[in-house]
Amino acid sequence: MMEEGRTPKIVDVARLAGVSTATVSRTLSKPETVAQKTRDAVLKAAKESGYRVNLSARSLRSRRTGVVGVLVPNLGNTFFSRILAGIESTLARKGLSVLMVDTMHQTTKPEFILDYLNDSRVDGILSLDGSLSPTLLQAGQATAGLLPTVFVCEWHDQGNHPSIRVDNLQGSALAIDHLVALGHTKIGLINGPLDNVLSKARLSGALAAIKKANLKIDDSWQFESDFSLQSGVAAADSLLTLQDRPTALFCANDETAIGLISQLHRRGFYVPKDFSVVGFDDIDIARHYLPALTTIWQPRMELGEIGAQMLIERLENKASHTPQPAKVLPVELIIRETTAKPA
Amino acid sequence: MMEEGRTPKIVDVARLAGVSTATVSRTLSKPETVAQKTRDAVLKAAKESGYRVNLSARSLRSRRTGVVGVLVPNLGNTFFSRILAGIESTLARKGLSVLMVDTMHQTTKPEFILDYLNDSRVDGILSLDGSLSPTLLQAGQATAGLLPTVFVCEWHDQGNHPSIRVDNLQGSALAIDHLVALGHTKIGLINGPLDNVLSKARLSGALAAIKKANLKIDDSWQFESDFSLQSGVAAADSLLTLQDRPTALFCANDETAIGLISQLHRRGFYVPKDFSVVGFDDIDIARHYLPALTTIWQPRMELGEIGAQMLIERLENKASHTPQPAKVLPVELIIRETTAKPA
DNA sequence: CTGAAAGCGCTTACAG
DNA sequence: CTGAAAGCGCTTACAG
Repeated sequence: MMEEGRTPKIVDVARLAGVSTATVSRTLSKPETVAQKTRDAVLKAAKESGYRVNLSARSLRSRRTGVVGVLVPNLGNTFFSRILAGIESTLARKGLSVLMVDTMHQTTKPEFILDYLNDSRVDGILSLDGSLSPTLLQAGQATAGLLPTVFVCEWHDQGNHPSIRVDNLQGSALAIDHLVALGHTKIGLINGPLDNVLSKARLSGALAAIKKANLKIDDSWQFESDFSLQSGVAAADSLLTLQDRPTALFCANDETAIGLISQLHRRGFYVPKDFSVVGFDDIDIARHYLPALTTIWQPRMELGEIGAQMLIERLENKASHTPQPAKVLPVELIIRETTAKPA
Repeated sequence: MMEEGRTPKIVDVARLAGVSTATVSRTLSKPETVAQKTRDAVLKAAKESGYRVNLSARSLRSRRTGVVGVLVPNLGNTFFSRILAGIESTLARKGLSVLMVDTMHQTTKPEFILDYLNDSRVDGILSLDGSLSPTLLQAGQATAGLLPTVFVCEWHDQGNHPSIRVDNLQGSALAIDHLVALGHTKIGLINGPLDNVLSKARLSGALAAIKKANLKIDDSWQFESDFSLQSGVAAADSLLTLQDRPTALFCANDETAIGLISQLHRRGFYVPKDFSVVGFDDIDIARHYLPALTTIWQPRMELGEIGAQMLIERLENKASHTPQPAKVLPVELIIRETTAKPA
């Protein structure tokens, strides 16, 4: 047995098992390179002594942390949680763990996040935040190398980082086509922040679909939001200011849509009677809202799983720099109760 | 300048600044122990060379990781996000960072989580999951020491871990008293999982308040949930099965309440006309739900901040084992639209 | 206030 | 299949 209060280290296990520290190390990391008998003895000794590897020592020596940084714009948005589940389970299967960084919090500054990750904390990055790419690239040139990065959901136009995302243009088209099919001719948009790639893609998809339907969209029918409930509320107030109002609204995401519907209701306007509303994401609560939200569903679990898989491949083939193409997954329109024919 | 592709290390900075590695190290960790002039030279050299500390090396040598493990039962529940913000900002001020562990995912097994954290990954733990305490304690005895742990929101009855939480009994009392004041005499409960400390506290608080009001609660008026939207839906179906129904329901949390209301509505029963409903937590969407949810508000940011502060104190005073008492914060009843007089 | 030197606990070519 | 030995990049008493 160990003395009281002393954490066993690899040399203690080695002594107990009657082998060298090298053999203990191999048994733990590459068991297949060790004879069955030796392996059993080592594992027994490790268990008996309550040995736990010191990851700092391992990382220092092996130059690998076994950790992937996951950059999330807003942990408060439930949209991300299933993506994270997909990421986590896929990485766990390879013995990798997740360092979650909320890019909103974490002292907020991109440089801070970058410095933080560059302190040899992670082997690679999964970013759900497209705005961080330029900074990452810059750092990659300033220091020795660039952390392998894969974008999930969001992406960045510059640079050639691999990414997995959804067909946002298709999503917008499905939403607009649905409203058009219902007979709406005056369709407004609650856009996301205009510096966000998702917002831009969804906006241009929507404008294209509106044009294709031979409809016009008045400039005053477009409102800016920041994906939050509160900005949906603000959009409702702006909307009601108008004399000539659209009869249907396509929103940047579900939270905006819910804020919008809620405020319209408080101001005496009802959905879908007075306005039809379509969201985007299909967050868990969408189907439980009253009225239940018509929205665009994304394969969230899959986005996370595939993103993680792409990063794993990059980490394992450091040599081959074959740029992985951007993968694009289809979305689905989920028709519920917030859309109807115009009054 | 460095050669291409080589990460600068402390010895490079030392050479560039014309000092020893010890001085560089001190400048970075304890600047006040270094002469102004030296400090400036070192910082300049560090900046010029693009030096980034290798945290594995630092941790290995200093036996501190600078990381706090935060155990969250369910990242998908928005209730946690503001608590996490409070935790993160408080820890960041002390140069500590957060390793977030979703105790639902992360291969789910408590032993796995424990082993994971014990691999010298963290200096201490903030647990929002009360169920993990026994396991942590056990491990503390098996290995050299116990990771300093503070419980936030949830806690564990055994053991004497410091904790910061809300007065759940008071919350229940406020909810029940409100329903009683409205004239309800038949009050039902959608309880959380009965092995959860929060559920137990809220349940016993509710039962006490019902008793104090000289009311009876029929056994059939109690339903079990798991804090999820879906379990609220199931509770609604069970409720409607009854001949003799309560006229008001107090729910374990807001998600359950929303699931309940949504399903009642689909079955043709309206809130608050047919049933009054009170939630718990005041998640962001509560005020935007239709009808807006009457619920119990918790000081979430504060819970996170104080919890982090308590852990910081434990980490800084390793010697003094003065057990910090459990701190309890008050809650507030937020009356919105889901409660009314019985029909 | 600063430097020389030891050592944190591992992994990994290398040799056998 | 296994072991001896070097070394990853830091920090920290210790001495001056």
